[in-house]
Amino acid sequence: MTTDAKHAPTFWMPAESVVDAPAADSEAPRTDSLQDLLRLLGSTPVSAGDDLPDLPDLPLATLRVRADAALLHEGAPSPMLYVVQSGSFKGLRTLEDGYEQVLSIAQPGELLGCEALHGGLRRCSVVALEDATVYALPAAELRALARRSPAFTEALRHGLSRQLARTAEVADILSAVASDARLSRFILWLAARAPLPCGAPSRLQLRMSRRDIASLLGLAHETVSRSFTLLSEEGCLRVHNRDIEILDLQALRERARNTRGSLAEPTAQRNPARAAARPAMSVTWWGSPVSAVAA
Amino acid sequence: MTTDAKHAPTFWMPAESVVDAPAADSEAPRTDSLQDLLRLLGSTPVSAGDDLPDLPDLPLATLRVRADAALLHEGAPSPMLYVVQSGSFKGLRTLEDGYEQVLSIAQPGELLGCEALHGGLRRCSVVALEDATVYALPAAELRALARRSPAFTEALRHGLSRQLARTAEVADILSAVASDARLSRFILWLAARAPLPCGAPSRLQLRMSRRDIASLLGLAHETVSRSFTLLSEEGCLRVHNRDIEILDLQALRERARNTRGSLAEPTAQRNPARAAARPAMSVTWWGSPVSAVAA
DNA sequence: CGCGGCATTGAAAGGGTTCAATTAGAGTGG
DNA sequence: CCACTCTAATTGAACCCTTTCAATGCCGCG
Repeated sequence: MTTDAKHAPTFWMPAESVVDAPAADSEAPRTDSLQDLLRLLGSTPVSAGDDLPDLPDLPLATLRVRADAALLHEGAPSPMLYVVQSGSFKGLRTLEDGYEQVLSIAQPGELLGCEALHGGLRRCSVVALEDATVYALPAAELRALARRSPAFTEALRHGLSRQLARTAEVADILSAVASDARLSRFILWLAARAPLPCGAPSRLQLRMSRRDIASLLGLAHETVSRSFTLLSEEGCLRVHNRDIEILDLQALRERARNTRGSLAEPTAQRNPARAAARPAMSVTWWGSPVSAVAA
Repeated sequence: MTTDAKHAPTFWMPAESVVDAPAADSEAPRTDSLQDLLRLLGSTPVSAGDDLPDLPDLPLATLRVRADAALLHEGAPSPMLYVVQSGSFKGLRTLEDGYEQVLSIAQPGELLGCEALHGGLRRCSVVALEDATVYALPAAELRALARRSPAFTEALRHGLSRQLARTAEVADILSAVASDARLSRFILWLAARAPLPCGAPSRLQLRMSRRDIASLLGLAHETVSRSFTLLSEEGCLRVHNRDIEILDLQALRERARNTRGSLAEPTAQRNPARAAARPAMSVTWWGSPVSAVAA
């Protein structure tokens, strides 16, 4: 996917001089950028050879964000929607006592700052975990784009929907009880959406500190460390600081499956009598069939 | 908002005979249903008197779901998008060992089954916590509607964006460490989006069991019970089974604020040198300004 | 009246947190 | 180039909270 995995050598320059930089480290010159954005947003590859005739020629900005730099600030108004092109981010909230609560991790293809779409304030700050690039879409232009291009509207809807699913996955991870189960789920989750499907599978580079992981998983960072060593001793992974290698995927999945076990039995119907008495659902139709207009 | 808070007296009938039922318990006859849907989706009230001239007269289905009935099934394909009109739902996943992992709570205005928008399978089952009604939007018709009505497209975008924000809030709740802090956040969260802004404020009717709450919060149900009694003894709440009364909002907020405290100090810049050396961000523009087409 | 689910409460055990000390790595400056 | 420093990461030990197991009221329903 993103071929700039090793973009370390490239230099970061002031805005004016970067304009032609992407050509150097990517096979996607400027004309592809909008297509690329749509590809990131929608899983449907816009049918390959499609030229997207309805796509207007609106300006499309790419933003480069340095590691540890903040892209969004909690509580600020939100004029922009961002789509991660490369790199990764963490979403966090800084509490009164100064504790940094990490709430999410964003990777290529994910949407940042969706509050822009309904005019809310940013719910959390977003900080780059490594040098990264994002597409920046001003809310106003976005509306204009959507009005002119059905393909874009569709892609945006796809993107939002997928982002919703991804966001819900965090709850999945946190629902594990044991610390090693949480960590296992987190690793599997990262591995599943890591931007290197080919190359060295089962290899993973964490971009965040133990503290960040701990915060996201709701654990003490010492516990995360201990869980890592536990998973190492079990032969599930090999861990060298932030470099992870998955040795036994099955075992790791097994650990992740660890649940608050067998508390709830099949749980028979609560109100079988009422259930039998009336149907579970019923439908009412509005609209076209009934053309009568009420007073 | 939803004026059918006390819809208990109304009888539930088979589909055919329900067609005219809504007129009985609501001031919104059929012509308002689409407006009502838009109001639920977007926070913008579609500028009050606006007649939405671009809204086509497509069929719009209202579904009535009985308490404990499943609206969606985990793993099933997803042809429909639902918008909660009244009542509430829980989203859950049934694990191999039979444990019911509750992952979300949906209340009026929330979207259910957004997987329909990107063709994914349902990630969790959705069960009504009480008698409820939803708008049902087939994915195909939804696309058609969007293509014909900018207002609808806009509203849908709003709805999705807000749903995204709401989903992220679950992580907020779970990020609390102490059990009573989690419960406090949950109560506050429910109270904030309870469908009775007027009437008896600070009053709250839980529609779910302790077990469900415990599952969502990642606690044992006994712990939830204990936390409830703790909050009672502290004078924060009065608890009678599933009827909650908030006595001391301030104290409750205080409890909710309880965090894994003061571990992280201000955390000075990590690489002040590098930070100074190059700008945090830089922008590249694509599109209209540059009309040259690359080879 | 007894059964089943829900909710509460008690007591013991386990796992995670906390405090504290140590090691390792990266960047700095002599 | 190496010592110095700061931070990240690991490990150890004691405490505490949550879990778990168990028993008891409570209510609706057969």
